[in-house]
Amino acid sequence: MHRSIKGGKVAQKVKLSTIAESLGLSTATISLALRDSPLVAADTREKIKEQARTLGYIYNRRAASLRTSRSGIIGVVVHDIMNPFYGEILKAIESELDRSRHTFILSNHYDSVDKQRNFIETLLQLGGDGVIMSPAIGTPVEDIRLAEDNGMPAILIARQMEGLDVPTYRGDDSYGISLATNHLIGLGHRTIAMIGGTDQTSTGRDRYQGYVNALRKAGIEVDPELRIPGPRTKQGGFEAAVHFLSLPQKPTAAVCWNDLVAIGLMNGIARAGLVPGRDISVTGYDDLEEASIATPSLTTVWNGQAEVGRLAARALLDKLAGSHEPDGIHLIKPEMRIRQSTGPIHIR
Amino acid sequence: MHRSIKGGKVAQKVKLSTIAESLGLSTATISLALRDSPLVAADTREKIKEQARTLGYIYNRRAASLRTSRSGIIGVVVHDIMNPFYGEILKAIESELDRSRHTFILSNHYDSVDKQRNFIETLLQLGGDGVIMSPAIGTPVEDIRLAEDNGMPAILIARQMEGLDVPTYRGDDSYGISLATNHLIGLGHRTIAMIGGTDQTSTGRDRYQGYVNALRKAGIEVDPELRIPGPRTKQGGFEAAVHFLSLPQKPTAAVCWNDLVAIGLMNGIARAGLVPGRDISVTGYDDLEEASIATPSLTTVWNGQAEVGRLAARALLDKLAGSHEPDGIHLIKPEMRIRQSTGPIHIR
DNA sequence: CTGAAAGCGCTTACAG
DNA sequence: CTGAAAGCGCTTACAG
Repeated sequence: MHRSIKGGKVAQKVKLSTIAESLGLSTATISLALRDSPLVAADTREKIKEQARTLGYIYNRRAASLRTSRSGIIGVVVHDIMNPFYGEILKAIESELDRSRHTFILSNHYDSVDKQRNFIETLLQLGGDGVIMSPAIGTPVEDIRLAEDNGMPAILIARQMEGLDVPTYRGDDSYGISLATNHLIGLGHRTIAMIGGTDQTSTGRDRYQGYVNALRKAGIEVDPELRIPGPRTKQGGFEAAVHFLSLPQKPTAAVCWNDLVAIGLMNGIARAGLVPGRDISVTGYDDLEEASIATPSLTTVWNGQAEVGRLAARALLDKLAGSHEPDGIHLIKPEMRIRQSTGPIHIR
Repeated sequence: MHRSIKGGKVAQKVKLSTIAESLGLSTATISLALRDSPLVAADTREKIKEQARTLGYIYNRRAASLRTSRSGIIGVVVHDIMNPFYGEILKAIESELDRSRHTFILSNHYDSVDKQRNFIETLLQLGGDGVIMSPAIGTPVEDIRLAEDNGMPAILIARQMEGLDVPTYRGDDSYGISLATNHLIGLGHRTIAMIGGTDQTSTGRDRYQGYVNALRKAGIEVDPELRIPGPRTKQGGFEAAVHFLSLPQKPTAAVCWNDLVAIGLMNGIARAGLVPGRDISVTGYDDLEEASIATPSLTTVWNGQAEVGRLAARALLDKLAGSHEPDGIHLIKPEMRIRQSTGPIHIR
């Protein structure tokens, strides 16, 4: 096809046969040479590559992929790539896939099962080799099966799903949140609120359970009123401050769903004239890059985002290479990071 | 091809001919029916769609695209998708492309020209229909031409390039930063530092110019020592606080490169025991969602990220639809957002 | 070491 | 309203 380009230039589509004709060779030889096959003599290969470069040849992956049924495309779908928690996971996936020359296609599902299914279907249409996903709330098992049954293996991150033996990489949420809760108990806090998260995800249930377990173990009664579910963002944490500060139980500390909620909550607390870290102790979760530069710097739980991303990408690549990765859940062990946002109990 | 799937199930590849044979029709009819062609009788069409569903047919876009030379793929490449400034642009692009059933492929270039060229080449190999990009520092004109000459139109966002008449959408940086600078001058500030940014981008040069112009207009001498170039992130702003606070000129205010730098700087100032918004006035740039919940809430300049994204996506879609979009630079007019991080001059 | 030919799964004139 | 046939640009046995 000829296309007239602005400026009067005409781009002529260069394909294997263009190179073949210009060199008096067959397309088979060109194809092999460009992919560094040892079947082609070294000097022929060099001549071919040189010619491809001068002609401005562009490899047509659609045509190749139609033939080989491999596309080199890997899909990644998470709740929201703008959330730095996922951002840090994605960065790790990106650097792992980069060195294997895969192209990765990213999408947000915003916890819409429809949007997620749509993405899976698009990926299948493009011949995607595999998909890494943090499943949307309410994802039916069939949606994952759709991918797997069509030869596109799936790896789960951050959230798990029941009734499915797909490799899953995530932090040990129950254990992690108990670290934060125990840290506060150790500082003398007894009235500890839990801010954010939802029972609709495995992560949400696990974290609440970890909080409850830690309190019980310390002999502290669990007061459901001290739980403020919902917030998952800075904005959410900021808005929850009003509710938190008006609780009649007067909590002296807050275990937050994640760092974003914690930072938002601290901003809200400061706006009300109290000093986070002194008047109210606050813990985060994830240890985002931002946690250490917040004011006050945030005591939080390292959740291994980079590990999750790296391992998930590795697992997928291994699977595509034919090795049989163990299915099931792989837990990353969280670690406590103690900073300035928590301190000894301080009666208001 | 038959693939044996875990669990003993065997997935049979369903294609147009599978449906055609099962219904005693030709593939041409199936193809037309699935794309809602009026050439196919309504009841035949319904029967075909029904059958496609029950057989679990998956449309092979690679094959279709090979034939039509349209892929429905649009590439987007920016410095860093984890930066909320780009995140807000991407969100707008996403929602604009979504409703036109395009797939978009995202990538970071981290200001590496090589990584960016790599992405453009991959996109060409996949038959991308177009690309929206915020060009990496040092992008040669040929890299954009490579895309255009191969029939893949490019739209630039946030940064512009010389010697190229490609549609470009960005904020009016020089004007915007002068708004912030004038605001501080109006509050009585005379020693105003500028923190962050780089002369290597058009944006960086424009913003510095806007700052210089505003000072000159007010008859204030421009002191190059008051410029601390470099920082573009929260971390960067946080670290710059030390340098800023030790300037012998003792600036009473800081015009920051963006909201991230401003928030980081405020954290650093607070860490040093000073109160941002009272002891030191700080302005941001972009008006990220976060600006209004920072402590103190951030005085900043609305930079129209959502507008930039929406317009760029629209321009590309229009171009793909054949309409001739005007090339050249389209400036979004910034607006001042006054909050709590700035106030009357306060002598330290 | 190189070439001729089939085929991946679609769409699109063209016939009827 | 439906079908037969060519062709998009590759790769892969198979021959030589």
